[in-house]
Amino acid sequence: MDKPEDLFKKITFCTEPQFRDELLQHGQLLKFNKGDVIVRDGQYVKFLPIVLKGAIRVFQQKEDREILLYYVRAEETCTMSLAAAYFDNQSTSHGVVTEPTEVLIFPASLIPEWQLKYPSWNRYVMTMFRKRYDELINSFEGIAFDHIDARVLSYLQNKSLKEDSASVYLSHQQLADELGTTRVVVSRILKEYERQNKIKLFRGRIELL
Amino acid sequence: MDKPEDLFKKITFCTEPQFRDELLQHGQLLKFNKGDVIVRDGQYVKFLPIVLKGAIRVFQQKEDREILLYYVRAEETCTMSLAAAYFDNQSTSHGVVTEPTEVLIFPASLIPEWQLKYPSWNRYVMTMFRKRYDELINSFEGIAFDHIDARVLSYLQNKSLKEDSASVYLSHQQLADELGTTRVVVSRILKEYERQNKIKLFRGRIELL
DNA sequence: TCGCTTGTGTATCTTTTGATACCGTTCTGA
DNA sequence: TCAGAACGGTATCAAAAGATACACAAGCGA
Repeated sequence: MDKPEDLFKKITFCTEPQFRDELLQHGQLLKFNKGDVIVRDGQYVKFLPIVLKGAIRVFQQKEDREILLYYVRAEETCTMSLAAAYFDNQSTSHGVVTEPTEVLIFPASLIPEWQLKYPSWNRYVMTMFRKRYDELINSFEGIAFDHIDARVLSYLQNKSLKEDSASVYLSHQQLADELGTTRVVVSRILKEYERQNKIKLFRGRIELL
Repeated sequence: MDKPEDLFKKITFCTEPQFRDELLQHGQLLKFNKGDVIVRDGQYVKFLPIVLKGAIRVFQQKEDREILLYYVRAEETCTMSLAAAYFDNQSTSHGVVTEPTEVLIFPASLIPEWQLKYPSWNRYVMTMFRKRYDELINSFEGIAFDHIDARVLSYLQNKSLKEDSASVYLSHQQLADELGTTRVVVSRILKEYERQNKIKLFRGRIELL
């Protein structure tokens, strides 16, 4: 791996010098393109990824429905993989890259060691577990208490905010998948919001006003 | 604390002798009754509980609704408290005892140390995080894909199975709270199941057939 | 350019669920 | 033993959301 100084601009959580050495020594840099599958349901997880750039969509699939668990973004790891790797279990979810993505992977066998050796790794793991759990509670709340129209709007606002763009590039179908509903419902709601002058609709793009 | 040999019949996960010593040294045994509040939203978590007997109901409260996160049962800990304690954050949930309960508590400040010292503690923490996350995914699935009638029935079947009893002692209101719906809806569904001869209803008790 | 795929708009119908109201029964404590 | 609380049954109404069907437009590859 070249340019370690660059790597540690992207992975800021590991502070111990020895930990950094180990990351450089055992880590391997991989690049993926949109649509690449990183983990599959049923697969054993022998390497744990930390995302440097891009995003991995992690979800479970039951029959024809899917549950979106989270996106793994820069400097984050996949807690499902982490847990599966730690216990040498098969993965119960899928991980699919949604945009050009760089990932640092390292052997799962190091996890238990690092837990004991590096406080910063420890803290990182706790942070990630906490974050994922909170995210899931949030989705849970949304689905339990909010009506879909509100969820559609706040999804769009969130995404627009994160991407720092007034336009969100998604088809109604993709939006429906994210929210666990159907295309027709989404189209209906979006049209209503357009009537209320809250958004403007284009093919494959939604502009927030 | 008296009778350490009894304690380690109940807490089997800690295997290192030194860890056991520390638990005995720093741990404190507390007893609670039904209705006692162990943690409250907004409170700092200075002690982490491990349940020896009984159950703690952990939930979040938003306006008039509540979200049931999980029950902490024998040999389990509360991951919400664990994370809050680790980061010295305020709790974002409530923990209420639902039956006579014994709890071993120890200072939150020990958690980061134990992470580094004891592999068995490490494993325990990972196990708990994993378990809670899976539980939440399950509830999520239920609420997202199953109709309430199915959720009512499977809740009853689960509970009956766990308690190894054909009868479940719950009022319709309690059942509604567990499932995040209203009493009327639960009554309606239960009556229908009774008509189908799947259950039999009594005051404060539901018998599975 | 033609035909196919993808994306979108919309109407109709049905089911599920929640809200509200009212009533009777059972239990419990003063 | 009496009043009030907790529990449970049920009817009526309305809202939310899914299912289905069809039409049309835009994009795309052969």
